[in-house]
Amino acid sequence: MPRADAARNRSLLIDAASAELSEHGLDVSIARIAARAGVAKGTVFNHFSSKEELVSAILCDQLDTLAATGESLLEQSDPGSALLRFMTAGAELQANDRAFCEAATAVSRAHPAIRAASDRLAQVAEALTARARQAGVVRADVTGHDIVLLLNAPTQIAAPLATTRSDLWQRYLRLIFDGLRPEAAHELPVAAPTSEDFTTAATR
Amino acid sequence: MPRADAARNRSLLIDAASAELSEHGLDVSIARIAARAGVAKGTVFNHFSSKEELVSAILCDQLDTLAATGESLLEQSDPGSALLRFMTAGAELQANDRAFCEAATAVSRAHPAIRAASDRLAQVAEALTARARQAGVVRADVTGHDIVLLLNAPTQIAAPLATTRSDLWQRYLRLIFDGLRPEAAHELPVAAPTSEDFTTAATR
DNA sequence: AGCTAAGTTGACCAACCGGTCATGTTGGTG
DNA sequence: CACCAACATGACCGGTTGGTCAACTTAGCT
Repeated sequence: MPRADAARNRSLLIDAASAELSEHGLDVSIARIAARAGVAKGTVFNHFSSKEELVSAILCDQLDTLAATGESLLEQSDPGSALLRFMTAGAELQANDRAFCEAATAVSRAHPAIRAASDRLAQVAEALTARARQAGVVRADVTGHDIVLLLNAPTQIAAPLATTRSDLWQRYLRLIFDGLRPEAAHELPVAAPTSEDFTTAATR
Repeated sequence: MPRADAARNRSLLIDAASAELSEHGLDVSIARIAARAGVAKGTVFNHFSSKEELVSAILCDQLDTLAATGESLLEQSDPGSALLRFMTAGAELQANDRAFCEAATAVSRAHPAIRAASDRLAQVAEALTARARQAGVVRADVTGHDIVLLLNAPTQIAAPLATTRSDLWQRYLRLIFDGLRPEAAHELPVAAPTSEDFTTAATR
């Protein structure tokens, strides 16, 4: 059981790191985060053994939240709109969070907690996709792994204009979603990624 | 007229920087580049007044090459396949070049030479899109600016698995291209970006 | 109240960065 | 061959980073 002030400082740190990361991206300095939390730099390393550990903790939280959102969407009656809402939630998360945006590409999937959260996310994405596929609103050759990879896309596409057109990502989300529909489907030249692809990419 | 060894060193530097940037991304150190070129660090700043200048020079080159590719594709008879080839060329460039990939999002469009190259790229993209739109192979509400923004997408989407599945970007390029077709088109919630959006985003 | 372990602190460290500059070297010209 | 300007060089600078640690403070139990 931690001491009272330690618990409070830890919570302050997580809040500060979360805010600072989302505003300034993955390479904010530890000093900045500590200052925002109102503690000394040493305290940060007292709670998290390294910067990576701190970043992972916050990233993990957000992945879990997204997975939970997806799970609740599984109970919705319309499979197509459920999938669209899931993808919207994923894109929105990144639209408001620079670090999450960069992390999607860069951060090590090697960290075990992140691996776990990613797996949970992959499962719910597959479930949502399967329902939509069965309902005929999504083409047959698209899998849950595709959806996970596509979560980043709208924000990344709109990123160069994010400062002036903050809602532009919605346009590209819908454009991509239209590409998922069966009506315009043409054969894809490369097979969908497998679970093994993800795990071997992680261990490298 | 430069001295003989100066010209040779400059060329060595450009080669080294190009290779190092494409392998390790935008934040390779100048020291690394200099070492690869076999010259001292000071020599780098003798040829380029700052790191930004060096990176811009190389980026500019690649943007120009891509624009030239697009212009030659304007002479092709099939507008749809011309557009697809253009987007393939853009995605391929990034699949082999980490710096170009990051630059698409991050680098200052403030640099005048890059602005010029971007404008040229925007023009050819608009021309290719207009032809494809008119031929009915691309939906009416998609513009050349959309295409420019979408050039990054396939590689970014496939980035997490790039080490194990180096050709995966092709899958997402085709998926996005299917979203551009009229058959599956649903109304888009946000208007396409304008030229002003790009210029105001650049000056900020 | 008093004691101890848990926690906080900020000075400190080594490594690295982009960039500068006095010094030495060398290509090209007459 | 001699000479000078163009160029190469690497030690050096100020700044920043993630991370450490001995000294101090304090929460919480008896």
